[in-house]
Amino acid sequence: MELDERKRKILQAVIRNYLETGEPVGSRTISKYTDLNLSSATIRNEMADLEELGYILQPHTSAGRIPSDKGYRFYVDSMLEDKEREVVEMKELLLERQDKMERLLQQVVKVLADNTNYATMISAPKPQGNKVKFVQLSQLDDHQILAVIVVEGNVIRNNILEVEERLSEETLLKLNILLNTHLNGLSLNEISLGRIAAMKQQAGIHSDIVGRVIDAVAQAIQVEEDLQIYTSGANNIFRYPELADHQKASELIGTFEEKSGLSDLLQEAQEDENGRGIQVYIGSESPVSSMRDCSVVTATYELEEGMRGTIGIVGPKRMDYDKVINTLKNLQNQLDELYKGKR
Amino acid sequence: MELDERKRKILQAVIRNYLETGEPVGSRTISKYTDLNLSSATIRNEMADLEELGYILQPHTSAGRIPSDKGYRFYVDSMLEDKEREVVEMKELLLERQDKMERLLQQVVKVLADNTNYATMISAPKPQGNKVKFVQLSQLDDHQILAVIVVEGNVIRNNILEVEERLSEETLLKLNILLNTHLNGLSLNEISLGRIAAMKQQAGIHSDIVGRVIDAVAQAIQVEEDLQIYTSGANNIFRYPELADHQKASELIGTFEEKSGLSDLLQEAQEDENGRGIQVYIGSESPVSSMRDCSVVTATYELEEGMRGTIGIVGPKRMDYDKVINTLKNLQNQLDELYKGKR
DNA sequence: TGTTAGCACTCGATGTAGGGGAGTGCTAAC
DNA sequence: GTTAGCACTCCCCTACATCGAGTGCTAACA
Repeated sequence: MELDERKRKILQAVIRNYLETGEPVGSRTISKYTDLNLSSATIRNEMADLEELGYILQPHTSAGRIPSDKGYRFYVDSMLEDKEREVVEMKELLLERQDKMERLLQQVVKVLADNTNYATMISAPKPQGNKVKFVQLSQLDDHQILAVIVVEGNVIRNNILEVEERLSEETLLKLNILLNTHLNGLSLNEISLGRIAAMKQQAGIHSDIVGRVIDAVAQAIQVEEDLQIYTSGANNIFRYPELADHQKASELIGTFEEKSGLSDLLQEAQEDENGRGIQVYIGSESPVSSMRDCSVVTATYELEEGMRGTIGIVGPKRMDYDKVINTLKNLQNQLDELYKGKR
Repeated sequence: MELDERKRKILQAVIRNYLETGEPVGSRTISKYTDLNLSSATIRNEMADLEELGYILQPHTSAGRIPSDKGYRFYVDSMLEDKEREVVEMKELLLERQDKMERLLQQVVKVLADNTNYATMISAPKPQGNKVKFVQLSQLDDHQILAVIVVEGNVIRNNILEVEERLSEETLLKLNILLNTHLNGLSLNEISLGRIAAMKQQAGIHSDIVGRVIDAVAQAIQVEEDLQIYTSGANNIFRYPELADHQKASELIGTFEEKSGLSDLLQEAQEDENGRGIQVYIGSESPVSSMRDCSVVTATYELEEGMRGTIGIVGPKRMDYDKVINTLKNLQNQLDELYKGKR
């Protein structure tokens, strides 16, 4: 059964009211607040229908109604449709330009958390290519060689290798040329055992060093796999009583500190991404079990060519979806500007 | 007034009992538990004295006694004296060797949190010298130069510089020699403006690149100033009701997420360090206000020559000081082994 | 047929009273 | 100096009554 106009209005009114107050809303409240001019009794009948349809539910017999996950879903979907046409116009978030990526991301989540009063997270932009761009060995001191590995997207990894004795300048030069000619432009899958064997052969007595460099290269590419996550405002969850009891709070805080769960969530959001760049997970829709009483809104952003990351906002199911989505769109724009301004 | 032997025994018994149970302890309990063979009435008299002296206090008139900060301080101090002579013998913590420092530290706090059920943190080892060890420029592509800067203690920083056009091999070589001969072994204070001017002059038309590299060097040394902090088990605070109410929990979690407060605390602990390498801050002794209901135990460790960091454990004032201190000493030993095994 | 007023009912929240118990301080006797 | 005894205090738990918001149902109304 489809919702008729009146039911939709009532449902929206229930949800809006609940978003504001966090308390179950009764028929009398709706009767007064909406411009429907219906008595509370009529509203009650409609609400009984809406409950049967699964959009709202009663915490206990003689209480008002609160939205179910299905109800929230309806609300968010209809709101997103409106948003499509709407021009986002909001006060700017105060982002200062930062030279260090790390600082920038840390700042983004901080600003976002302060502005929304929810918990926020961001995954560092990740290059999709992951090809080796440049390798360089340098003698650090008598027993250490520094291996610098640059991956496409200018992700840089350093490794220090212990060696028995100092290598001569020319040996180092030869090894550098050898490594670069063989490895540049290759992705992890393209570095075959055959190629490695060939390189080792050419390296002669220094084949063990080549082996260790290749290990380092493999690690450099792979380490990037587990995304870096920055978070802020995890303690905002205490603002919302429905999330703040010990059990739930502990799980949530754990998830935020552990970060691996967040990583999965953000990655999935990025894959689910449906073009408009905004995703909403309500309650159990989220893959992270500790967030079953939360809603998560995510946005994908792009910083440099092909370097994509995801921002996430975690709050109670009764979060201010409107504001959150606007803020995220705004942020997407700003990060975009930042990218354009860079080149 | 000094505490006589009997008062000391009673005070210790009160504290031990309270550490175990978390409940105020009454005179009857002490009378039964200790080997003093005193009636509860006698104990009561002594406890009244102890309260007057400020070592214990009553939550309310007809309740047992709990230790005051002063009482805890007495307990910890006398325990530390005993520890001096005692050989630490504990089950090993399961630390696997890690090549990445970051992973190692993350693992340390995780293991520590799992073993103690308290919140843990660690500051990355920080070199005190901060001298430039090695600088290298490499051409990345037509418009980018990679500057690798290695600071003493093998802290590595990478910076990418944008340039107008590709430099020739020999120019690059010349610049590298120039930079290294002038900068190696110098600390931030020793890099004078005069020296910079001399270098720029020698660099000729590439003086701007030299300038930017020097900026990068300065940043590399300075960025290390704000220590890196890793934490784990912040949600353990929910295990202790006296820390778990919304207000306190929120502040504590915020401190753990923000990290700057922790940084100050660990830094101070490192400076306060009195030779035995263990520091205990009880309640308001800690410089961090959100920890006024906590105790913090810290230990300084040394990984490589002169690279020192600090580990911290945060729990309720009634934490198991004995176990925590033992665990930390144990960890210190293991990290020491790790260091020795490395060379 | 849809809407509304009226009413009995439900159930959580809040307040109050009372018993139980752990613990104390004081006094008097040993 | 130590101890037994005792009155007293105060928290905690339970039971019980009350209150009020909100419901579902029914009957009357337009």
